[in-house]
Amino acid sequence: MKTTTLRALAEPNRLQIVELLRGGPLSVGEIAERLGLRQPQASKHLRILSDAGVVEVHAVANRRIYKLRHSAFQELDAWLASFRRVWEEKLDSLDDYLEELQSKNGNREGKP
Amino acid sequence: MKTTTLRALAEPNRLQIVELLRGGPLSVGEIAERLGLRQPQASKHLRILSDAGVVEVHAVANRRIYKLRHSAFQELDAWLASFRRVWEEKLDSLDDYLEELQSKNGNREGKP
DNA sequence: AGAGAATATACCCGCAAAGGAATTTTCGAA
DNA sequence: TTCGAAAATTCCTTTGCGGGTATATTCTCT
Repeated sequence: MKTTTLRALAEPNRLQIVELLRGGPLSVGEIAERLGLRQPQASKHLRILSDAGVVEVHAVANRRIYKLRHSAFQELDAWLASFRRVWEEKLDSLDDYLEELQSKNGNREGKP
Repeated sequence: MKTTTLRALAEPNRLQIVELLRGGPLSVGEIAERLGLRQPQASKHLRILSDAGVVEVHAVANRRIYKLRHSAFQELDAWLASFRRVWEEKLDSLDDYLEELQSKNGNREGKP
């Protein structure tokens, strides 16, 4: 998992942009207006999202239309999926950890 | 979606901690050692992960055992799931956006 | 009670990242 | 080719965050 994607999503305004784009592609101006951002900040955030591969741009005349990139979310999803194993196989059992600890220490622990 | 969870995961060391804990619960010392972190940094990162609800602690004698929290990942998963609709319903079509634009402008655009 | 572990906190420093304002670039239309 | 929109980039300032080191806290065992 790349932390760039997560970093990009971890900023409130950027997360809002992503949520907004769920409804479909939008231009920079529309995004800025709907979120109460100033145009430069909107552009900057979009740049970061773009660099992280979360969104992609299409130039249409004067406008730049931004939309979500499927693959970014697929990757996130794949990563999350790899955690299901943890719960399914109960890899997070505290008791197991303690037993493991026991066997490691063995007799040791009270200086021989 | 809360940005606190994402922020917590967006830092390389913390993400590594999470990856590490996939294998099961670990104490602070073990985490620090395996990742080449100094104990205070490990503790700080764990604090942040804990505050974000990504991990949980259990005190065992002198040690603090950290493990992943199922629900944090469930929430992430649920949020991601809400994006599937975007692709399934092709809400990201650029053409649709342009048509929408057309109808909005209608006749207007070249000052009447 | 005292010593020594494992861990958490506090304090300081440097830097990266976010906001604001101004400026530049790009494109379409007249 | 000039004008005016839409958007990107630049520069500046501030602040939050991560690393480093030292110190406090907590627990165990003797």
